[in-house]
Amino acid sequence: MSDQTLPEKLANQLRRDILRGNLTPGDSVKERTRANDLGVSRTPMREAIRIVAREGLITLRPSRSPIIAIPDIKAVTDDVEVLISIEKLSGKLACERATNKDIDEIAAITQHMSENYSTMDTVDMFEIDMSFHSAIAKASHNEPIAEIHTRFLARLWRARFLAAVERRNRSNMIAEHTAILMALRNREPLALDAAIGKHLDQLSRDIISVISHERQNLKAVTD
Amino acid sequence: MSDQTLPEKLANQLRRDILRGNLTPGDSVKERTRANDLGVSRTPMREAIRIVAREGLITLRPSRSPIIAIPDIKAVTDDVEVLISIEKLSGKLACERATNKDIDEIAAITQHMSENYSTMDTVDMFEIDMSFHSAIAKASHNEPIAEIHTRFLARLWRARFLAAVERRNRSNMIAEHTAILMALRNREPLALDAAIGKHLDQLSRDIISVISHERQNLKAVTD
DNA sequence: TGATTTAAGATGGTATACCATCTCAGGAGA
DNA sequence: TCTCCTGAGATGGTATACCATCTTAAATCA
Repeated sequence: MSDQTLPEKLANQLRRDILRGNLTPGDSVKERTRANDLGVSRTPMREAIRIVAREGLITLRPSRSPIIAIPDIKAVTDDVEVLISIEKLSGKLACERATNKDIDEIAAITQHMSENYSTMDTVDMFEIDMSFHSAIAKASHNEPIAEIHTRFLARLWRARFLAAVERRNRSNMIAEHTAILMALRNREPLALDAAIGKHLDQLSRDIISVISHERQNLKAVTD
Repeated sequence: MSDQTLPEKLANQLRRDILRGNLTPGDSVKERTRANDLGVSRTPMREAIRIVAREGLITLRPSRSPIIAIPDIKAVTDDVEVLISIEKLSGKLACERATNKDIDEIAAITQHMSENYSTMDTVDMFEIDMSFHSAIAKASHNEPIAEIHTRFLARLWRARFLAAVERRNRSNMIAEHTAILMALRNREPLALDAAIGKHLDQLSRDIISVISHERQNLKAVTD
């Protein structure tokens, strides 16, 4: 498991700290301090910060401490727009190229989700949801697409997580996933496009609502 | 002009060296050597290499020298697929959101190109072509899209350059650009989609042809 | 002669030291 | 008391030193 480089491990840890809320938007990330705390030197920590920064979770400022990115509504909207487009594209390609094995995997994820959704913890549920979407991107058999998809999913991780906590009607989500799976299994690009659109438009609304609330609160605090 | 950081400057230089052919696929990039040559230390050079690597122009290998990426046909095909999709998406968005100023800029680029194409050097021509496509991506008014677009344009820079050198019928290209401009000016998403598709499909064919030839040659040499 | 071992050099990975700049508190002057 | 200056500490940027690993070629042994 240690084929991961040190900077990548540090980046993962940093990412998780952000997504789990240990570090919140606006907090500064001091490479020296954080490196000391984790018992490594500044060099790999520096690189880790760059990695996370290019994903959009951290904002670099010239000659100042990087800070946890404060999502503004336009940025989130733009990100969602890209995510939807990429996922529709991978859906289209997956209709042509997905192997039966790919589809079986997606089906397994869906089933696992539907069987356990009532008892499952939010974070676990969330990670399974993520793997569902990633599996579709992978089924496009286009590496760069899967890569971009992963990146935007990560960017939106926190917003999606906050949205998921709010949302109560998980059964809805499972129905939408099932619709996506069916369209893909039947290899119907148009139906798949529609199903993905429906699912992500809902997500889009949820995310925007959560982010706008958060920004209001942040503003209220700093006044 | 010096608002660019040192690593970014080094990355630009490195990128140009690759794209201009001073460094060819398979060559190793030794951070120590190159840093010495340019009179900087390893730290910023290291970061520069990472920047270019994430664009896909350089391949990192654990505990070994990074090498200039050797494009394989599948990778290039995948990249082109993404580029086409992104550019069509930005076209669609641009139809809704582009300001008249955006469109005037694109028109100016097109005109400049059509007026000077007979006398212009290949590299200059090429950079103008690039700015044409970037301008469309910017007109989408979606920052992440423009960013991805730039990244994939850069990834394909070298292949596109090689293709452009081969290609003789530049007038064709200008006609295609004009068609794109017209569709955008009239804000006709479908026409724009078709025009972009036509233009980039041609590019796709050219690139694939050039790359497959290059790989044959590389193989012949290393045998 | 050929295969295998080993040691030296090259090279990326990491740690540390130094430098430039930015922040901010404390004091001097009006 | 308020403002502005100054300087010290904090922090990112860069350089350098040290370490681990990989490549290589030479040397030794079968």
